[in-house]
Amino acid sequence: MEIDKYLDLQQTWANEIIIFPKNKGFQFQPTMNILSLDVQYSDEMAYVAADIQSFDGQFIQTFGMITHTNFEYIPSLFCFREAPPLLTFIQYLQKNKDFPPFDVILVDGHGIAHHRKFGVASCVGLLANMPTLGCAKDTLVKYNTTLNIAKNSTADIFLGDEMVGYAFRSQENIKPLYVSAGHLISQEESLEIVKNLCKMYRNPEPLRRADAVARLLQKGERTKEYIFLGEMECVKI
DNA sequence: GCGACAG
DNA sequence: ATCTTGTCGC
Repeated sequence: MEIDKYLDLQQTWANEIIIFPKNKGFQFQPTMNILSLDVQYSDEMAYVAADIQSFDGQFIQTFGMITHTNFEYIPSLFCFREAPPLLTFIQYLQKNKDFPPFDVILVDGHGIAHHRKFGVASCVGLLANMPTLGCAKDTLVKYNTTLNIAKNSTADIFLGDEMVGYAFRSQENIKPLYVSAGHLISQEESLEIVKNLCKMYRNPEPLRRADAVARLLQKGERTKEYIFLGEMECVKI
């Protein structure tokens, strides 16, 4: 695989990412909807789940779809593996007016908290032209700022002089989440969104639902927890 | 040169 | 992410 070609492409696309200052760009309103995405893999098959809820906490629906991936997992080039299945699903939902509309997308992975400031959430935002944010369970960029044990503590993560995201302790004394803006949103708004979506568990509620549905899909269990949309041809990047 | 490295 | 045994807790 021509790694250099993808490193270049990532660098080019990273320059097109727009991160807004505080109180600019996407701002959620209670009635707006958030789309949250997760994927499970079996070999080249990708089992994708998409959850839609409003910001005032109203659950709308979780959907499931099957497609494939053809890019191996390489740390820091993860977006080329995961973004195509996600974009396939996003484009399908956008094209079909029968599906609920959504205003912002939450991705399981990083936004710009990435060595070339181009994680999967930024990739999805740029190619779908939508506001996105990333929420990951491990960090890619090292940080040495202190993170308190208390619930809702945060620590800024820097790449050189630039603040690229947060370590965020969603529950007392548990491993933090890593939150960063993806595209067309501010860091502060991204953190606020994740904060609002975390309830009793480490992960945000809609990502927990998406994760559960992706696992059901993978096992071939067609339950009432989600609406199955069938198998789709994966878009190419 | 070597290790570390989202999902 | 996936593979994988036993173990602990609700």
